Amino acid sequence: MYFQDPPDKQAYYTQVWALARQIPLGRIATYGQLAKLIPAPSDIDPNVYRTSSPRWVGNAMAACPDDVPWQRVLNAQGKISDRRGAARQKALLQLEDVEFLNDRVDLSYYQWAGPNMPDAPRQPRLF
DNA sequence: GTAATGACCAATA
DNA sequence: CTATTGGCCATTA
Repeated sequence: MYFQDPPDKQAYYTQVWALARQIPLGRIATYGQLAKLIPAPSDIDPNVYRTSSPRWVGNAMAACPDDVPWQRVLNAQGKISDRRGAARQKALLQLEDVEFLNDRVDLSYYQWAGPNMPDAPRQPRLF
């Protein structure tokens, strides 16, 4: 159930962390979102990149330095990926005023607009 | 040497 | 709503 590692794991992870550091407090990015913001390494098949890069991002977050706001990265469903430490992640987000409904956040409300982009004005939450 | 298992996602059934 | 499937590797025990 895994597909490949980046050719240069260190270089890839560094890019992931650089992006994650830009996620503002109280905003959420998804693994796939960050993956799409990083260009595919030249020696990787685009299809392979598309399917495996979200996991590379997950792996990068598992190994991130202390100054990376790892708690702001969730899965595409707006949920915390199940693992040891999920409860801690939820607690940290709640400290940032991120609200959960049935263990899910409303991505249409909380999702980060992207690097060097103004955050979209917040629409009314759907719940 | 084998075997288990990872912070994913989109499309289906 | 939940479950399954394809994608098909590196690391660790």
